Amino acid sequence: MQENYGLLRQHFEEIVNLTDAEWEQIAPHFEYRKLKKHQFLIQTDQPVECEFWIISGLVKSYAIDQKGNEHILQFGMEQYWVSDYFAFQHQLPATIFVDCIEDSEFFCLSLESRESICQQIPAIANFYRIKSNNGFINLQQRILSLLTLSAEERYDELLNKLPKLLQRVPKKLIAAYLGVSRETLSRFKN
Amino acid sequence: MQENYGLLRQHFEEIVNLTDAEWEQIAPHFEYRKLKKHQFLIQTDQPVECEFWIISGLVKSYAIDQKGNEHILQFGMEQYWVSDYFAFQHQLPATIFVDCIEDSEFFCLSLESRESICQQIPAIANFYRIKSNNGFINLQQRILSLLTLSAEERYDELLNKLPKLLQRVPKKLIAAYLGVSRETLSRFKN
DNA sequence: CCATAAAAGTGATATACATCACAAAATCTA
DNA sequence: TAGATTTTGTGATGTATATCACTTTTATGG
Repeated sequence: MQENYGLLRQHFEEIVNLTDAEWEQIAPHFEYRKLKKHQFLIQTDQPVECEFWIISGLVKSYAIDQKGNEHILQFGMEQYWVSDYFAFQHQLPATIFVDCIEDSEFFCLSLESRESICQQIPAIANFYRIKSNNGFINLQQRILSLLTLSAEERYDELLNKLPKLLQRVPKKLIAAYLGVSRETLSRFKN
Repeated sequence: MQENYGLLRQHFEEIVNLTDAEWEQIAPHFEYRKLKKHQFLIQTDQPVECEFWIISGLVKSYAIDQKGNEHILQFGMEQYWVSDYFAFQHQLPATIFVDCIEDSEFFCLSLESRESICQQIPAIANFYRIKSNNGFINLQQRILSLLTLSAEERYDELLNKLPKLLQRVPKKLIAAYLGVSRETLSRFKN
C-alpha cells in the first residue's frame, strides 16, 4: 500500500515539487479503493463523491443515449484521473457512468479535500491547473478530429496515438469512443 | 483604458480574491490590443505569443481541413479567453487560426507572464485551475453532443444555450461549429 | 475444459447528411 | 446609393455511415 502512495507522490512530482511536510498534509485525503471488472465507480443519478486517480487497471466513462447506445467519453488507465467532472464540480447527480474494463485500484479524492489542499498548498493548485489545461488541450484536439476527420481517419489517428489501448479493449468500445458503429469500424482495413 | 483593467480585475475576482498589492503585480503583464473585423490574432505556422482575454468584440478559432473547409473550435466573446492553446502551451507554431468576427479589444498575456504570476500568486494559480477545469467540463459536454446527438439536435441545443450568439454570427459559421454543412443547417426548421 | 456469453465479421438495405448548382436576399463598402 | 460581395435558401443527386440479420470466432467463468 505504501508503494501506491509513493506512485501518487511521484505523479504530482512530475509536475511540481513537494516537501515531505506538504506530502504529509496531502496524502491522508486520498482513500484507497479496489474494484473488479464490470463494477461501477459512478452511476447515473447517483451522487459523485470523488474524483479518482487510477493506480492500476482500466475504466471507461460513457453516456447512454435514448436508443440505448453507449458513447465513450474517456478511457482511463494507470495514472489517469477520472470522474463525472460536471456532476463532481457542481455536486449534482451523475449523468454518465464510469465502470471497470479490468480489475482496478484507485485513490479517491473528495471535492472538499481537493479544494482544501489547493487552498493550502500552492504547488497543488498549480498541479491541477496544469493538468486541467492539458486535459482541455486534449479535448480540443479530439473535437477537431470529430469535426475534420472521417471515421476511418479518426480510427487511424487513434491507432497511432494509443496503439496499446487497442490491445486492451474490445473494438466495439473503440467504435463507441470514435463515434462510429462497430459494424462500420469492423470494415476498416488494419 | 483604466476601466478595461478594472473589468479584468473584476473577472479574476469573480473566482478569487486579490489584494491591491497583488493586482499591482498582475496588471502590468497584460498588454492591450485592438483589432478590426477580419484581422487575425493567430495564424497557422506563426508563433503563438499570447493568450487573449476579450474585453469587447467577437472572435472565432478554427481549423481548415484538406478540402478547404472551415471547422470552428470556439467562438470567443466578451470575458472569454482564447488562444491556440496547444501551440501556446508547447511554444510551437499555430495549427489553427483565430480572427475577429467583429471589431475587438483584448488583453494579451505571454506564457512566461502567466507562469510567473501563477508561481508568485496562489490565487491566480487557483483562478486558472478553476477556469481550465470549467473549460474542460464544457468541452466534455460538447464531445458528448457530437457523439450522441444528430446535427439538428445539436443546433437546437445551441439555440437554447447561446441564443444571443445566433444574432451575432452568420449561420454558416454556426454550421462550421456544429459540424454540419451550411445547406443542411439551412433546412432545419426555426 | 466445457458451456455460455461476448466480440467480431459480413451482406443487404436504409438514411442522415454532404455536395453541387443556381437563385434570391441581405450586407457591406466605395 | 449602386455595385460587389456575402449570406441564405432550395432542388437534385451522391455517399459515408447506420441499421438489421445472421454467422463465425474468441473469451470467460464455474
